[in-house]
Amino acid sequence: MAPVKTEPRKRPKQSRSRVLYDALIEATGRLLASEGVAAVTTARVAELAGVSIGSLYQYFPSREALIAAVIDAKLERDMQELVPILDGLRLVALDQAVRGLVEVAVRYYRDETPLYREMVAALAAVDREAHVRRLLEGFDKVIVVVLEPHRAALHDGFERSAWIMREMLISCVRAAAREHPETLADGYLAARLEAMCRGLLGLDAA
Amino acid sequence: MAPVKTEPRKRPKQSRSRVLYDALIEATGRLLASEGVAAVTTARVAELAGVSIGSLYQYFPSREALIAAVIDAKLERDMQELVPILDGLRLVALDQAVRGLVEVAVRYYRDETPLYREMVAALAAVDREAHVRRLLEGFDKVIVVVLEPHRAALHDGFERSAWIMREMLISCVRAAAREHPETLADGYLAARLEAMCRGLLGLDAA
Amino acid sequence: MAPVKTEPRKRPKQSRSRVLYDALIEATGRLLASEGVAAVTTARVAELAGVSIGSLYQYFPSREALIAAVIDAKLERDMQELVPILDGLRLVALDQAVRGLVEVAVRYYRDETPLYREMVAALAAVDREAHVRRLLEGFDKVIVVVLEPHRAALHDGFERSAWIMREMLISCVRAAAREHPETLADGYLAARLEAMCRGLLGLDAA
Amino acid sequence: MAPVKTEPRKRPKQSRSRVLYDALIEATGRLLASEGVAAVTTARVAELAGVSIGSLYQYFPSREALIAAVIDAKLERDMQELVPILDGLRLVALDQAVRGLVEVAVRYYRDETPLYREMVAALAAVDREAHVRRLLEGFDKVIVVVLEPHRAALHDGFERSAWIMREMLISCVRAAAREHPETLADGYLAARLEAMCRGLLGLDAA
DNA sequence: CATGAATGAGCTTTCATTCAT
DNA sequence: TATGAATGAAAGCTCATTCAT
Repeated sequence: MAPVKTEPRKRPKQSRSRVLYDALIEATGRLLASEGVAAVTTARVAELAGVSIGSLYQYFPSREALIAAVIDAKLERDMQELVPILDGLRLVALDQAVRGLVEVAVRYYRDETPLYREMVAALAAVDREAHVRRLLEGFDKVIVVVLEPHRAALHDGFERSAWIMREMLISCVRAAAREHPETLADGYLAARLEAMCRGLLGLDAA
Repeated sequence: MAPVKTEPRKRPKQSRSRVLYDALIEATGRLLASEGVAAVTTARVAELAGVSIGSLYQYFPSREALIAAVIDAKLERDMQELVPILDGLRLVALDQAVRGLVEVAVRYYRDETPLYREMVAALAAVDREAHVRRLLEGFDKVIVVVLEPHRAALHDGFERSAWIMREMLISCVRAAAREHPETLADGYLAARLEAMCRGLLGLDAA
Repeated sequence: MAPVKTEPRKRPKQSRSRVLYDALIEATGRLLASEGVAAVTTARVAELAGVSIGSLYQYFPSREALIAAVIDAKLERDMQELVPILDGLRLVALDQAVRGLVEVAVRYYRDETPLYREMVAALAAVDREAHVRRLLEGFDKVIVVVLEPHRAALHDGFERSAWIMREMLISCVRAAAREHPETLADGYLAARLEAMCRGLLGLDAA
Repeated sequence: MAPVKTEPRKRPKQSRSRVLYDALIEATGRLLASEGVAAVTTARVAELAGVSIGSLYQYFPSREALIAAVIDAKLERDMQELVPILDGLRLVALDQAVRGLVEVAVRYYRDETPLYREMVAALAAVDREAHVRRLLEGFDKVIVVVLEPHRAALHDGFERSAWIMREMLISCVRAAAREHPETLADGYLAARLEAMCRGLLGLDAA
């Protein structure tokens, strides 16, 4: 993987520029979600954003930077939304905490599947794997923090299972959105995920 | 994504043709696994296979068809390997059956990660989603078949959970290979996966 | 080569404008000498000069005009330096006059090679050949003027040889700077050039 | 100057390919001579050669390689023509040898000026300086070889002057072609060049 | 006047695909 | 049938130039 410049050229804070910048990110995200990484060409992005290619390159030094920016923006926004919700779960009982984690996963990933899938696909083309890994580990830490208060009730070293829980939740919700969307709405998926979490953590069936 | 012909032109069963055909598929697979979808150019495939581009196009109507064929071949081979193993699990006790399913997943996906990842990335470019879905449903059916004999011990409609189990197993093993490879070897992952399966199926902790 | 406007928009003689104008010319010259014609982009020139592109275009109607102005400025400055020196040579003996011309050439072109080379390269892109020709003819005239007092000792029509002398001196000094720089310092080149001049003028070996 | 691939991709020895290859080189040379380095764009070269860009890149890995190939081809051809002529000069008297060198220079460079000028300009863009330097040193050696038989009549270390002679001859003939073409035909230039050579070598006026 | 964001023509290069040999 | 030379659409990116602020 050749080293490609992925740092945005400027972080415009003012009016008109900001609009342009956002339009480019949004256009890229739209293309990414609807037609996949391959469809993200500089020309199409610029066109969809109603911007000239020249302007695109004023803000992003490369196609890769554009994609990277979309991913970063998305993940940042996600974290901002998720963190407070997850923080709230630290105060509740264990059963509720587990159910809460499952619910967040279901509610949250339900609609974002296409963009997320393409983002993951894009990660190979962009040099963002490390970055995303760090973010996933962020999720893991959140899980640990939520379960921490109940350490006594959990098997030793339950922290080692956090990544499994994260991966299981995310991938199952994605698969559900793809293959069995009805289970997202009717509670079936949530119930099964909860049961799996309990199993993972060594808790009795609810 | 424009509709692209993905059907091989011929399925040569004989002699020299068959050798060429196989060489092309193998070359494509190698490139896919080692350098990613983008590296799969018709020229490189042909060269690596020791075949002229002209000949390549005699067997595959497009680059897409080539990739599709690799995926198909891989999945077909997988099924041929897996089916007998899974069939054997129909004869054992429930606990053993669950453990067996987990072990198969761990053992099987452990080493295939790079090719699988690229195959998934390639799916976007190729119109193979439906096809793959069918194959995944094949996995699901196998799971059902393995658990069928123990229907009495399982909750009603346990069949509805098969896809969850399949998705969980595959994605967690992949994630392990990527992020925590040591857990593949030391049995930790297998133990946790088994616990999750039991949770999913509503069984007591082992 | 399309006809490009190369005339500066204004020749500001006053205050702040003059500073900007000069800064632009100097920046261009620096880039030209250090990184070659291709590196002379309007953006880099403006940046190096600490001026906005907009302002650059206030003074120069095109990139070409900028380069042309550098060449003109350089040649003009050269002439201003050289003329008095050469004028002084009118008063000395023939042998000394010839040696003086050689010394001027050696001393003068020794250090300017990179800028000169790039200027020559730039001439193709700019429509300055005629202009430069006029300047070279200026050199020729100076040579004639220096030798004039010794007309009696020189062959008839020695004026016809002036351009040859100028060309020989300049190109040999340039080549020396490029290929054999040590001969510039140790006097070897000067001695040989002098001998060639004497040969050219029909004088005996010194 | 970034390192650019300049090696031709294939050296086609057969019929059709060879035609293409030559057409590309010739087209490049034409553009180089008539409109300068900047005019040598892959698109124009391909068009002028009546070839698709794709084919161009089948033979040359980059624009630079194309230019490099032109330079190499030109110089190679020159050497093939010149070497036998210069070799013949080894057998004649000193006076004749000097005159012969001058005549070769005059005759030879008379018509090639535009291409040569652009080639020199192109050298900056292509990483061929070293290569050309070697060729120029080839000229120098030829001069030494021609004068060698008369070593007794020449000042010690006349070899050190070879590059001066070469540079002087080439540049003066070029300047003549540019500025005073009539002197190429009427013998005036040749006479002056000969006188300069004699001066350089420390010989009496002829 | 000064600024620099915006423009878009145009450049180099790649690669899937065709088709004459 | 097999070959691989030839094709050209399309991609990423630069940079001279304009013009609203």
